[in-house]
Amino acid sequence: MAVSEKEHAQKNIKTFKVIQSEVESIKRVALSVDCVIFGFDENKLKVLLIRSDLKKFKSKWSLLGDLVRPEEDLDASAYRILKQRTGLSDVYLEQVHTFGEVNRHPAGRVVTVAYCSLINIEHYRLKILDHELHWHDVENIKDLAFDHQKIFERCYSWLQKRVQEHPLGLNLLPSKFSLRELQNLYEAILNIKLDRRNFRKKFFAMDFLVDLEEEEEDVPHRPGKLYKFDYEKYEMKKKTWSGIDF
Amino acid sequence: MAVSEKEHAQKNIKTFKVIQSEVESIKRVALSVDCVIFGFDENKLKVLLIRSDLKKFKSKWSLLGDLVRPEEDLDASAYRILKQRTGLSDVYLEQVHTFGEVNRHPAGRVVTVAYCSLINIEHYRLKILDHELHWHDVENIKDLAFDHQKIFERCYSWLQKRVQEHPLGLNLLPSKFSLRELQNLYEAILNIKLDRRNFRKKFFAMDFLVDLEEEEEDVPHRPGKLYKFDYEKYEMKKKTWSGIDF
DNA sequence: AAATAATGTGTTTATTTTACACTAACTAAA
DNA sequence: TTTAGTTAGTGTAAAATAAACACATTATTT
Repeated sequence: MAVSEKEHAQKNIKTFKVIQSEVESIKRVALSVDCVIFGFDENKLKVLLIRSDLKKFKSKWSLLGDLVRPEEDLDASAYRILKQRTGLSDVYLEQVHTFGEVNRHPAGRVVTVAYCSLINIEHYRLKILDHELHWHDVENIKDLAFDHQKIFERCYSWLQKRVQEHPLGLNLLPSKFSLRELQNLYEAILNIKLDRRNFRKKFFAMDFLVDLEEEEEDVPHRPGKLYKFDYEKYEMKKKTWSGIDF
Repeated sequence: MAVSEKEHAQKNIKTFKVIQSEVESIKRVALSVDCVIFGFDENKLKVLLIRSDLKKFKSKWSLLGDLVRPEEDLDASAYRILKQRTGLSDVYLEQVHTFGEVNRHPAGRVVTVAYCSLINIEHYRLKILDHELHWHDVENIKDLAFDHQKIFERCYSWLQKRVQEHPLGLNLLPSKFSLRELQNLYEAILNIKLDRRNFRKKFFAMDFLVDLEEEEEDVPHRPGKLYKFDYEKYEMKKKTWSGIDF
């Protein structure tokens, strides 16, 4: 029994080496991460773009991206990019899709993994601002560098769908918010108008909003109550999913 | 004006070379595709697994995968794997997620893109069968090689959700099917029981089923009517959105 | 004090979802 | 050929959810 185990172990080591050399010898591809970073300001949904540092490609705007390092987890790569560019940690980040067409990048084979991030634009403002970075209205995004237009559109569609199933949109708001702000957010993301009373009813019925017994300040009209989102309660109640509907 | 354009073009060429050399010099990663291939047989949802050819890693079962070739689009890679392993073309295939942890593969840094595929198990049977391949009940999938358990679970969850929003499940059935078969399929995928009358009502109300005026044959009971799915009509009517719900 | 602007609240109606039971058509076995 | 077994096919009532809709309140600005 012990002998057999030892043999087995040795065999595994041998096999391991074989596989390792296979992996060493094969051709590899450059792998990058591109982040589609959304913000919300003045009731508009924004996306953070950078002007290519070397004024490559007619100075088009592009997404924030970088190559994945050899010793870096893929997700870690995305967090690093965000941290480097915005100074923010602890942001909402989720992988959306990988783009791997041979000719998608003019400089050679680069496969890129798109991540979607949602940040509170106020937090961002507190950090040092790279002047090549700029918030753009999502409505006016066009003609981005490389295939970034396609990547952006995919992430935007993803967001529109996702935001109806999970409360990730709240990452775009301050932790204290009024119902009007919340509704404005949804209207901006989904690009539709919603009935105010039904919207409130719906959110209150979900029972994830905590009344903070505070009110808005410095608004030129009757101030609204402030709420926060109860993520713990949400995690408990999270719905499993049922109902065929297409 | 003409001069300026020429200058611009030359600048672009120069820039291109700079970028190209950047890409040439950077470290790359091995990139693979793993396919989670679902089938439906005897009212059970199945997944196609392969026993590792070299009996690596204690002969665990694993997903069907291969390295992406340098001159091959990512999606093309997934189609190739399917074609090679099952002999099938024109199958349903969709990218689900990319797994890129540094240590996910014992042989070194291999980032893998997971694809989900749905095939008609009858079509598959007509092709040459590799004896290392086997259909497993999804209920009993455990202890797969590498991180394939995780990849499988993610794809299965993805399927359960996706199948409620889009009619991709039909790829698992023959083109002519009875309503009972359709319901069995949904019950198997979602692992729930559905009310027969409500299920029928729902599907008829969608109005995507075409009555073929044919009946099942060789069934040991009253035969059901056969239908096909009207994909064209579906494409026309496809719904955009419904409502916030989490 | 009057005008402006947004908050906060309930009811009615329409739509969608759920729960539930019997007859008809066919097969297989007695 | 009769009977038992199995699944197909069908409708309605109750419950839950979503949609439409108006007015009084509270604050600010002029």
